[in-house]
Amino acid sequence: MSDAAATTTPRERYRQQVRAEIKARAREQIAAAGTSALSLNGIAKRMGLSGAALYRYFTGRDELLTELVRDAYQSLVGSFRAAAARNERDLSTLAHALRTWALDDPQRYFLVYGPPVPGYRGPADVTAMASEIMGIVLDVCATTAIGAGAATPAEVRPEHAHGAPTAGPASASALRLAGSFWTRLHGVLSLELSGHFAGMGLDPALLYEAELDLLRLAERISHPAAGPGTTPTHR
Amino acid sequence: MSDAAATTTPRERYRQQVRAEIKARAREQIAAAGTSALSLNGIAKRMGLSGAALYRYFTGRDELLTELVRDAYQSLVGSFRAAAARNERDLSTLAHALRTWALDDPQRYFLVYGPPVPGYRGPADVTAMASEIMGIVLDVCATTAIGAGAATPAEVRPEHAHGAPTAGPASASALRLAGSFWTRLHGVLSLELSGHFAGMGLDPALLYEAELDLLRLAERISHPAAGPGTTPTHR
DNA sequence: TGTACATCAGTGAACGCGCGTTCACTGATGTAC
DNA sequence: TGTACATCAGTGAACGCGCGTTCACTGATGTAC
Repeated sequence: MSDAAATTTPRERYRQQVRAEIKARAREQIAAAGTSALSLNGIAKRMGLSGAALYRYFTGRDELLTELVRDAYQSLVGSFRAAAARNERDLSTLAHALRTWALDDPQRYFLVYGPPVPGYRGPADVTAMASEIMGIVLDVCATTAIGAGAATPAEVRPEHAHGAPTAGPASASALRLAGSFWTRLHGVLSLELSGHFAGMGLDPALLYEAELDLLRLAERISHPAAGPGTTPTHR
Repeated sequence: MSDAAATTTPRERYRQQVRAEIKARAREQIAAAGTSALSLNGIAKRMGLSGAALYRYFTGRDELLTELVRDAYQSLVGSFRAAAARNERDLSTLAHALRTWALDDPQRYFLVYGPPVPGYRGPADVTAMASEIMGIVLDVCATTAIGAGAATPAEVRPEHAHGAPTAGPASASALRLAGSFWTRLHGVLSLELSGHFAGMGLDPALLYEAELDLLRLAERISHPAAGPGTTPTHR
């Protein structure tokens, strides 16, 4: 409590407020003209400040951009954690969390899943968040794929809880399921957000649901006995 | 023949050569630092020309960029036409053509399927090519989904042949199949090309094949009698 | 074959612009005695 | 409560840069007679 109060000195509060506004204007710029249109001078002008003032809040353009990427990852991690907590081990909950997050701010989606700047390597904590996202997906897939009563997810992927990189011995069927889950959802989302469904008679929302359904269907039918000694029951 | 010779006057040949080199250098720039790094002055410098010289070949940066997008679409249309001619009515052939095309030049892929510049609307012929691409996919899906002996694709989508926009009465099952086909493949490709499979133990090539297989499986199982009076036979 | 003319590729200087970033500074806000 | 000092937000001028684009021009290549 005293710690929280210490970081909430009036000056510091103001600082955070201005930082937040800078980021808000930055997101506006990106939404209006794409990531490459991000400009410190442009932001300053919109805020009625001189360009130099922003250097009190960010060391430069790169730090601001990295911060936006970090925020984007963080919000998805938050959504996923909340979804997992709300309804543990359900792929559909996760899928809807992803879709809501993506549609809520398309440019934020592209910040995370769009084409990478060829040379650029994100900072370590961003990489860690990417791993955590996949970790949550894999955990849910592990229980869904193998079925209740088999190995617990903790046994399958013990490294995830400590935030270690996702390279552990996830079961093959869980990996398969996660791969299908992840690519199908992103397939719909990336085409939808890029406007590639415009002309044709497809409703992205319905397609998203359909892909999710087909995922469960294929899983049930093609790998009914994925885990050794596992009942093929679908929960 | 005399026509072809007329467009191949030595001056014109040289012109096309230089235009081609400009575009080649442009693609290099994009591959190295992303689309926003495209710069006429940069290209000119690499070619040992003054920046102004490029205005003999393109009216400006926008035209060059549009031309690159056009080329990208054209190459995909070409791949698809060739694939359809080589092995008519086979989804797998189309899928491999798409994957080969995408991996052959990732930045070209993003030029077509990447995040759109928010305000930008492509020229009419690009839109037409996008429609033709989807038309080919829909044609193949129409025969695959309904099965041999049902309505011919020409009956199902008569507008496609004349290059009209894809808004016609494609059968529901064909649309469904095309939607799944298209989103799944792009899901794998976009995540792969964005480097989002790096850490985890997934082979994009295998995943691509797996999704293609599951597509056929789900189609066979969940819609065995999609067309009225159609044999559920899978060809 | 030679001369006169038109075409056109490419130059180099110049334009205005917005960018990221630095620096010495002013003035307001908070802190210590 | 008042004074002396430190902190820090923000200014404005300046830096060098690369950008897209224009313009009047030179010089080489092709064409017509």
